[in-house]
Amino acid sequence: MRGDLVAFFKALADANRLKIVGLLAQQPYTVEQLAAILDLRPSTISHHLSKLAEVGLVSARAEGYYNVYQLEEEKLKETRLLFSKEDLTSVVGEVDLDAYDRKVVENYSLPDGRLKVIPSQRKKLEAVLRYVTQAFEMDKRYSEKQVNAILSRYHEDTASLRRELIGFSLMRRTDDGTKYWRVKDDRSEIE
Amino acid sequence: MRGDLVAFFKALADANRLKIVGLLAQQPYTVEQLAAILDLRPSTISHHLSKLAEVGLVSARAEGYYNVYQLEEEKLKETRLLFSKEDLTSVVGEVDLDAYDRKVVENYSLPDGRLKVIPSQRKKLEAVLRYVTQAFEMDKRYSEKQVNAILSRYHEDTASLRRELIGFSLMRRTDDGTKYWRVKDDRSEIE
DNA sequence: AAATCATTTCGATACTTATCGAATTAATTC
DNA sequence: GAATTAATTCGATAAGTATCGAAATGATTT
Repeated sequence: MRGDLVAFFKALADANRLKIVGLLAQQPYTVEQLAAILDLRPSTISHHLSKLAEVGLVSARAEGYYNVYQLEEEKLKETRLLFSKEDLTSVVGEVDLDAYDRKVVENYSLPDGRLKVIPSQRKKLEAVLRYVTQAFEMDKRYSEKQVNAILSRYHEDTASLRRELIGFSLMRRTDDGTKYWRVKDDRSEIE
Repeated sequence: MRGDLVAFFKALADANRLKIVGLLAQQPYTVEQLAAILDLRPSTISHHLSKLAEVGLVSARAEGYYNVYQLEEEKLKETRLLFSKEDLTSVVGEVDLDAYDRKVVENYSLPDGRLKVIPSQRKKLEAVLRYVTQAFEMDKRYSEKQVNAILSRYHEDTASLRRELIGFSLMRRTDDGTKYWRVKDDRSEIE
């Protein structure tokens, strides 16, 4: 049901199909009647109705050799519940959330994996820092010397890297500045 | 606002645009970030975002030379209220509801306005009867003789016409069968 | 001022789709 | 059974649009 969301919107993304839905909201109609009302050929109406039927918005009951189409109000009710933030989140599907960071890091890295330079632009810097952070284990304490040792694998200016990591809240340190640890990444706002 | 309904659905009728909406439901993103995540060129993302912005689903705030796009939750809430039967009715707009009846009547009428024959098919008969009914005034009582006089302008078999009019509840009569009157039509629309 | 960067706009292309008419199918009427 | 009728399916065409790369725009940094 979530998979057909695109199809559902596609079905409603046409002026004539919307009109059909509007008409069927008032009373059932046959193909011919709709064709006359909307001034289109029956084959065209049939095409539209099949698209609407595919997503369950209308259904047909045979009556003689007429096909009487009617609106599926159930489906309408469902639809109304469809626009919560959570539901929207689920439409994203399998998508590479880290693609941007990876691209930036790639751009700023030398073949040996070291950084050419520490980015000055905020967005780029952030991406690189998120990458560097991964070199630290999650629930472990590091001395400043240990932190520098790890950071030096990426760039000689370990002091800047260390400062930025703290500044962007990717790492934290004790008030006396003797111990550092990695902060869990909730992948929250970039700002 | 009702006029852009089609545009609204068109905006959501694309897999990648839906994904963008889903992503923005979690956090704001720049064009480049979305491009990396969805593996599309920035120009394509820009195109999609402009379509979404046109219908008010997203908005951009300038930040440096970045354009940070965010979801407009207001619009989402509006949308949820959009699927009642009454609202759907309003999307129909100006449309010729009588077109079908007129077409049928035309088909069954002689040049002088009389009926060639009384249709045997139910749908056709109904259309013709609705047409004939218009010859009667709304809040007036007719004797059987008067009814026959009027019906004879359409077809010699006034008895059949009269019976069908009653059968389809387009006219009604007193129990003793002396007085007839026209029943108001629920889908009465006149141009 | 010059160079860099993210975004938008523009032109071209490939893919999708709304619409029609003709042919087909299925049901009804004579 | 033959003829009529409504609906669907099919093939063709025209209109629409998603996508890209190149050029233009606007903002920022050096």
